[in-house]
Amino acid sequence: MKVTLREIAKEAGVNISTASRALTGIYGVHKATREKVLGAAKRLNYRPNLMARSLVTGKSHTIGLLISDIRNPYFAEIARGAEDAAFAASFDIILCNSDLDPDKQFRYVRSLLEKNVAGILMNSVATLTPEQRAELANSGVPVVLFNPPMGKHSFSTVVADNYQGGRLAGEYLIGLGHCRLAHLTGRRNHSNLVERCRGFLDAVDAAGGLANAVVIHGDHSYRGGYELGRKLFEQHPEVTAIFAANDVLAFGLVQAAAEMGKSIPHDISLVGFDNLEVSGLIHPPLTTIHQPKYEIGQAAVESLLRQARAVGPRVPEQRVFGVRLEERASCRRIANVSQERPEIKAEFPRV
Amino acid sequence: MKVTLREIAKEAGVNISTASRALTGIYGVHKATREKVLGAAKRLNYRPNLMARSLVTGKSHTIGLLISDIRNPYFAEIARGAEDAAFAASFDIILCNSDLDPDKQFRYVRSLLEKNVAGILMNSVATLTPEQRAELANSGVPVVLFNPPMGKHSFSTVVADNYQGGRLAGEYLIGLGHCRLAHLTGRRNHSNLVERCRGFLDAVDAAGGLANAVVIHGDHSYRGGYELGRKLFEQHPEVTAIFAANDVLAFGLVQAAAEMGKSIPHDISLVGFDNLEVSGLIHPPLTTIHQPKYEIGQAAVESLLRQARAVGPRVPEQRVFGVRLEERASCRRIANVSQERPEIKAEFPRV
DNA sequence: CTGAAAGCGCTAACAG
DNA sequence: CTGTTAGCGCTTTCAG
Repeated sequence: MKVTLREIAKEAGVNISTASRALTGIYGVHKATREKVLGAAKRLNYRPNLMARSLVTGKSHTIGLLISDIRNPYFAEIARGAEDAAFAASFDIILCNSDLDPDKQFRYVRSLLEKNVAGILMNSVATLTPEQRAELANSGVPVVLFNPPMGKHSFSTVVADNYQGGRLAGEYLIGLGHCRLAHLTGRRNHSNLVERCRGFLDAVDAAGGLANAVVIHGDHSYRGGYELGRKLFEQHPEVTAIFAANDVLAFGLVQAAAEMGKSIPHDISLVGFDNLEVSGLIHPPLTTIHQPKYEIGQAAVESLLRQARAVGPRVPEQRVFGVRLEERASCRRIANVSQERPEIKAEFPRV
Repeated sequence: MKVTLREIAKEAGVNISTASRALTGIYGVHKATREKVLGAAKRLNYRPNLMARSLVTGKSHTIGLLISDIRNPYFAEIARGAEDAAFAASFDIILCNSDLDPDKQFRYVRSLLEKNVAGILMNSVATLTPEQRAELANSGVPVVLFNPPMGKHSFSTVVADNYQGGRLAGEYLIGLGHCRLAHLTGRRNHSNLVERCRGFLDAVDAAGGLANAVVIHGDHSYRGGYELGRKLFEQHPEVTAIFAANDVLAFGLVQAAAEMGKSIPHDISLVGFDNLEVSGLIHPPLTTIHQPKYEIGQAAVESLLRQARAVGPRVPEQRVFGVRLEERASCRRIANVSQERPEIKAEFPRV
């Protein structure tokens, strides 16, 4: 059933090493010989065994992609970008869904390392213990993160400008005349979200006493958005504008708002983050911070391959992609009745 | 940097084969010896080389997942189900996006075969040439399709009851009083879609002269739905009800309808297929045929593994999952003005 | 340009 | 229960 190189060599009447050279296209084999080998290979329907090749060369031509959940369109976009870049370089992608579960995540890391992957693309390294992180760092394979760990580290990162995105969202909402803001976000160890929060809060601070904001932490998922929404509407009825840490969370929030009779954008203005394809399709079309997800995935494997191919000590790369506010219909300008407030500046920065 | 089994054996003061047995947990090694080996392994931070192991055992513990595009939430769900089942069995998944491009698809198949995967999960085999199909069938690895090829074949398939879904959609729309129906669908070689169409048309036929339907083929994507929608509204203004072959196509249609001033459900009733998570979030919430995507992915790898483990000749499995109509707000009952028509039967089948 | 030979790191008989 | 010995299928020096 499976034909080996040795058989090809025999069939072609040459030595196995010659057959190898002919097939792998290495310089140093006579034209006629090569054709004989190629012919034999075709005739016998030869298919090289990549495991054997990898064993000797030490390169697997495989990349690990370890994310929370591929069902989140955000990750699906990243995965596609990564896969396309990998395909272009003849690398395969092993897909791993961790749900950010510490055990699962580390089990995957080990397994990928044992499979000798060329490198690992990871959502985040925050749930790993310091020892595990060290083990990963010392494993010798390049790691690219979509979520930079706080503090110093030796991993590469490819991210959107989260701080700027948060800031944009805050400034936009305040520019629309909102004073009572809320930010609904995920866990505190999620650095991308932390940055978004920081940017948002800086925007609020920059408005002086004119605006203030409450931030509530929960799960940055559809379900989490729903729960955070219900909580918010109950505990903070005064809020008129919300910045959701990501779009799926915003979707959940939309659901909660509908159930509690809050109209978006009439009662509540809402800004999301990610700009998923469906974000323009929901009701109302969601105003959100756009980040280039596909490009991030792509850039991540490019960075990974660059490092994998590099000789000498590995030098981590940091790359940041710009963001922009995609204005749709989930926000409205409000008259400012509750407080004194200067004119809303028309030239308010939007990009 | 990398420590091998041989070194562990030396460190533990035993033979390499004993070390191997101790580590792989095979029966036949003294407790004390095993602990010595385990200790040495831990101390030296040993990580087995799975490529080497695979080379000798012939099993890679890897499954290929070859789909159109992971960005389609339908496939993301399937992928997640597949990945979870694979993880439970300690298998990894290699993700491949083909865009249904014949070349890409076959390149992937070859590459997966060369990587010695335990089996391949494929969206469809329709774009392969008969020779390629034969090659795949003879490769010796089990293949599970999410899209059964027409005619006889030796592949396993795991699918939803597409015919029944189409039928349900048709009956529902007709039961609501619609007479001028349309079905917007994808390419003719996509068997799932063909079945949906057949079911739908059978429902229309079953209504006798009371209803008729036009079917338009295009691309079964968001963009395709948009284009099909514009075409339909122009060429067939009489249509009051549409069955879209899948939800993302329906989303595109919603977009087209909005642009052309058609209100859903007021002017147009719309039924989709898939029941994506976002389908309930768009405006209006989409009535659609639900199919268990996650379970399909899961069942596919289970079937795959069953076959991979089986001894003797491979026997393909066929599995069909039930569907149901998820009623939301994209359809409305209409008064039947244009034709004579009996009372709508209240007991009309909905499941 | 081609052949011979030595492994990559591991498992699997087969003895002992 | 443990050691010896062959390889899995391929690449890669090193001679010739």
